Amino acid sequence: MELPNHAKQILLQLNQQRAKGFLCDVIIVVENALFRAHKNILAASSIYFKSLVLHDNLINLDTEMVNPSVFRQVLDFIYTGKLLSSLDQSSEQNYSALLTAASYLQLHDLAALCRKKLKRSGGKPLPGKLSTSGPLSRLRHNNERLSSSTLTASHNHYILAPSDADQPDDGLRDKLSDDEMFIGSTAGKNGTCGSGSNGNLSNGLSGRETDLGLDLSKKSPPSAGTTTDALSPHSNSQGSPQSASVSTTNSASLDDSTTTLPSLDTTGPEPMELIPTPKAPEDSQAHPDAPPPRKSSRQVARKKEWPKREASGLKAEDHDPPLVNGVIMGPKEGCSSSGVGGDSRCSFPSDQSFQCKEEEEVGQNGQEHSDQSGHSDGESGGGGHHSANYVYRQEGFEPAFGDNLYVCIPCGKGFPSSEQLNAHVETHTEDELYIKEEVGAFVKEEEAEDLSAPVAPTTFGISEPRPFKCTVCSKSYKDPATLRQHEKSHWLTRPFPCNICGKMFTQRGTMTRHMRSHLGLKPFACDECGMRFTRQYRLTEHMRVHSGEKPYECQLCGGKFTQQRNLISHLRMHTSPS
DNA sequence: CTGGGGAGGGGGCCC
DNA sequence: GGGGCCCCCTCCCCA
Repeated sequence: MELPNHAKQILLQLNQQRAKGFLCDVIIVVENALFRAHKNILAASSIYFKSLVLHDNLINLDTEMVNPSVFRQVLDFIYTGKLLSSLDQSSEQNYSALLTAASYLQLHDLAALCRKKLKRSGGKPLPGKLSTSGPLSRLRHNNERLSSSTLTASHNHYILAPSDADQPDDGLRDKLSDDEMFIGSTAGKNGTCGSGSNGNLSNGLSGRETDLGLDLSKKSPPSAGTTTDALSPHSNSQGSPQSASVSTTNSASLDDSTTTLPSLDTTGPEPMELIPTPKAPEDSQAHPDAPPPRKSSRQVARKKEWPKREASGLKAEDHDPPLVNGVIMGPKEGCSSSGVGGDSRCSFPSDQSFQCKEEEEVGQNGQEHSDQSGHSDGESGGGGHHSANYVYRQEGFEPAFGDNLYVCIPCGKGFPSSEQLNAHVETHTEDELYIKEEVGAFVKEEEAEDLSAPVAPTTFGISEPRPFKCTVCSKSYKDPATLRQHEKSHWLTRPFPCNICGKMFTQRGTMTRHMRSHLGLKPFACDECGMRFTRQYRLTEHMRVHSGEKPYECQLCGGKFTQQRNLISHLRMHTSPS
């Protein structure tokens, strides 16, 4: 007995799931586009992918070997066994590019198919580099290049490019479907395949900023419950080709729910709902003792709480983000909140929100898009710029061509990109950037609050020498590095921009953490319920939910709390007159 | 409807 | 650079 169409049906299902991001557990970054896919499928298709997905959930492919348009076809092929070429894609050039990519990715069937096509059309099977150097040597070369960093400038993929000038060339964009959204690139107009290795995206950035080699990955703590932790994710395991720059979440499976871009504005028409997709059903089976779900729209609106969603019996696909063929939508040139035209649209409000038009076919229940607050946390009070000393993107900007959206507060000068702004900011001397105490209006609230904090904190009553004193606020620190770190908080500008939303940070670590929230990377998984967190501390807090531990006790009423913040808010209730 | 509690998320900042 | 903690905002649930 054999069902003749079984394999076909399964593949069809998988492809549909990919299109919706359902159960996707790996992100492939190609230049400026993110693709989501299933590790199993990739591994089954190519030894190369097999080696990559073994330990990694975020894979950066060499942009010299494959561009988003080509990879889209490759992925289609993997999932369908068909080469879906449109008119402009069926050219000889396209097959050459496909062949290059197929060779690089070790998709032998696809490579053979391309060769056949090229032969038929009289084209040379493998023009250029691959025929001479071969993919493997190329891979080795890449490996060397990439050994020092995962998302280095030369393969930086999370770059915001609000203006047209920053976008990849039209040729490439034309090849991309309307639904594929660039995260953007500051590589100027060098977004085409083959230009990615020059590290030329600095575009005026200072050296420090150009090297925003973000390893957004995070190793899951042992509690995340996998066995691969001990392995170095890139220990050249199995001698695998490692040309792809891989940012890994390692053992913490980057399940489908994590590979999302951030929040949405609700104002746009059919904003693309980049909610995390629900966890795989297996998870819920694996955690039968998971706490009862809180059924709520918040699950959708806040793009989290997968266990709840799955437990609620929600058909994940019904609410899955409208990923288009697994491509995670990022901002794209010309994005506007108006969402006109057939393109997926997105905008970059002053905070890290995205807003994208939802693809029609996935629109079904696309309803409740994330509430604005969901991702404007910490800024909601200020219309997007709650901190006066942010170098901010102008409120209500439309990413129209030519606008200088990034404004340097000290001098008021506008710049079309965060990078250019940063380059400019570097020209200010540090002295200029300090906020003098008398400029009270610019002291951000955190600092103001800190005034109540002890100036020279002691540890358990024992004074530690703190010889390094801040000249601005008189806080003192044990070492100069910490002092310098602190002093940055007084600067008018913040040296670390988010390449996706342009938000600025005083500390690289904070920015990196912020970037993880863009990408939905949640490496810390709860053993009990499978819920995932961006931070270890959150997981620790969360675990108290399961343990029932309530270490924070109100001295006034004896009430106990799992989280200190809740005790604090509780105490307010005691103290506030209302 | 409202207030309180629980909990998720983000940013700041110190170590 | 990462970890940990603090603070804030927000949402949801429930009494």
